[in-house]
Amino acid sequence: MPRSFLVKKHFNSSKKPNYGELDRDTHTVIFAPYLYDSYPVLPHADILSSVAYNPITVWTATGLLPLPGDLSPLSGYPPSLGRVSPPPQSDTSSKEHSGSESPISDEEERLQSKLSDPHDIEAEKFLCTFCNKSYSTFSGLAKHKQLHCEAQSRKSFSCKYCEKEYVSLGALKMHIRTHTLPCVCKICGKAFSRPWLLQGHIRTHTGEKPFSCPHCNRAFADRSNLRAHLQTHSDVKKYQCKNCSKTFSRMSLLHKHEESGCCLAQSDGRLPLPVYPD
DNA sequence: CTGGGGATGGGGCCC
DNA sequence: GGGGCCCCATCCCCA
Repeated sequence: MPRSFLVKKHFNSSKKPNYGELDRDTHTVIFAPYLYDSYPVLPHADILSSVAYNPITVWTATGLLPLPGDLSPLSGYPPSLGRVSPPPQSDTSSKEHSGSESPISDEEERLQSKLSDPHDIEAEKFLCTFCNKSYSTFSGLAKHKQLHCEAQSRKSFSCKYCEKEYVSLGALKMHIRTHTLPCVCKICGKAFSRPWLLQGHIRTHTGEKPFSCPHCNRAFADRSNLRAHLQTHSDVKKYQCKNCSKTFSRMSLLHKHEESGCCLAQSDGRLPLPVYPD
């Protein structure tokens, strides 16, 4: 298992994916692993450790196989992609709000009981365009849309291997590559999620170092490592300790510095902002 | 303990 | 939509 594979920590990251948007809807997500049981599980190559992901299932040389229904978003999906579950029925949708302190649960229940009456023509006055659920009052429909239906319509595409969600199918496919690891090194068999990661890895075999330092004769196989190296030539390092103003070339060094006790007074867990020299 | 190199990860952006 | 690339982050190892 790669070191940081699937364990990326965003808590201290200055460049976090915007999961906040997704997290808001987390309470409506239903993870049902059994949904995936029907998909083929291929034996994984030896290149992955025993704890690596065995269910490498849907990746081919040309990319992902046509998405099964479980990869479709929970809602707000193109109709051709199918869905995880049928549209919320009137009885279940009201139950989703019941049991909570939601102020609309009672009203929805009352509306549902009205809706269940086929003779109550008033109940079909206001129709939700998302789920075709009808309401007798505009306010009932508005509350439904605000608290239930439209919230789900913003739902994203859920990964079947983990709990991550994405707002686009493309982003989800990209993420799934981190599970399927379709790019395999022909030399050592190590697998990577993207071709350029494999390219970088191959350089460790060939010794190629295309990134040269303009200040010294060192060269690097990876641009990021060159960038980190360039910091060693700078008098003013990029990352500064808020407590002692000492600067560091890397965030990790600043972290080590903090953990060593300099910044114990800073107990809120927040990182000092990196200092970017002009 | 500190600083630095090496390797690798993921999301975002652009074409 | 996919590939390539950029950028940032992290971990391990070593001097």
